[in-house]
Amino acid sequence: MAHACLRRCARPSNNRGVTTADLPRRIAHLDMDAFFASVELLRYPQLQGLPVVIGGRRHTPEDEAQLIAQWGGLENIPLEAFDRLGSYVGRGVITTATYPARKFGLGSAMGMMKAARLCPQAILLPIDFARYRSYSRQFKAVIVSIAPVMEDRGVDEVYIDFTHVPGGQEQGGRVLAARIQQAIQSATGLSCSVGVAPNKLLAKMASEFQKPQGISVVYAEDLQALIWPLPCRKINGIGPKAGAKMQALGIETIADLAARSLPWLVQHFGKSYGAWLHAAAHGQDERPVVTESEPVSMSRETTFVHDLHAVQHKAELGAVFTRLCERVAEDLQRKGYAGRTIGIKLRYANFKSVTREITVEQFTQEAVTIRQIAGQCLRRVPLEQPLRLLGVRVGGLVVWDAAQQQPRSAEKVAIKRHMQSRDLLTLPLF
DNA sequence: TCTGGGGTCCTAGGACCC
DNA sequence: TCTGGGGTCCTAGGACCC
Repeated sequence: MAHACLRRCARPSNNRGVTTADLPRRIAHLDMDAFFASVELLRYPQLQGLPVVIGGRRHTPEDEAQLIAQWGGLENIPLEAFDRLGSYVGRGVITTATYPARKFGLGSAMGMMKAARLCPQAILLPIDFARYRSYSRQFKAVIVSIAPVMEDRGVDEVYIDFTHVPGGQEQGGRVLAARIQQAIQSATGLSCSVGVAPNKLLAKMASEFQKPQGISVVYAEDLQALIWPLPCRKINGIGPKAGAKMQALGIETIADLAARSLPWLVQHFGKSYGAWLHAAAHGQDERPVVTESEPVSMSRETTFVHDLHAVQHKAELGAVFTRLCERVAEDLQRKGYAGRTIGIKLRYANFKSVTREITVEQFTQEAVTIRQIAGQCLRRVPLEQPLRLLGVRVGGLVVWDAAQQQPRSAEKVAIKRHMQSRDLLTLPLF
């Protein structure tokens, strides 16, 4: 049954037969609840129910070994022994806050110094990306084993196409959502929230309706009652700038946005963004759930503990720069990519950023080459002001065959064709 | 309230070609 | 010599997301 259904779906969309392929589209958005902090709570059960934030510098394995030796296990560390947000000095932002911490107004991306003023007693834990990535792989494996069409949206979020999954239509997707939620809970001990709707746009909003551990189901008919009253900023794709502009134009809610005509929106927000806003406000979104994609660029960047000056701190800056190039090269090699657009980013003490990039003929994944071209970029940028951040980026990526020193077949063909057409065209010049 | 690190996509102008 | 329209690539900046 399911097989027959999939085959019918594979037909071109203009072939509209009366088949099971006409099932209503049900798309889920699943969002882990306070992901990083929740992973840490599995290790420190004594922090359950307390305000906890993740941020600051990483523990070294030696630090952790010492803690375990001192207390006979992480779970035995007494509350008095934990770092408190109020005693934190330095820069940076909070990555995640537990729900008790959110009651104090703390949240992701908030500056640590501000958070420390709001809730000095909050416990501060260092970040451990490797651990979160491992949990991320686990919960995604659970999802794929139940519903195979999943789109990765980062470490703690996915979209899932429920449409053709057995049971995916029951109660609009609520039954399947609950099953996935429970499977993740029993496999990892972590909770998540799910929204199910006719498309990604609405599913994303729905997953936020009841956090934590919520399931929210939205149908097309619910648009006016459930979506329109929300502030525009709840739409994924309307950020701080567009939100402020809307406010200045007297648009507060999604209903306000939906009340504006398409030409009006295009006039104020441009052809592409205006048209998208119009569709979004009416709950329209045809984007498919994309299960695979290739990276476009890879980068590494770092914010210095103290601002650095190009002249006074030349040696230090040079060492950091080289290290960033090496790290990008490691990433490229480990993942099997090479690129030919090398760029740098730097941010001055006043937070203004500039970028420079150079596209070269040869693809590379070598630190020395990257360092050399990135160095040329750096020379084209003013360096009078002190710097707070330096970054290195490699773009224009292809899947790289390290043994053959060339892109793998599909890319190779495309590039060859391109080069040939160029050669032929330039031939008469010689 | 002084703002991390990793990404994607869009815009816009200029170069260069047909 | 001037005019034009379309297409692709490159570069810089910026908005946005997790």
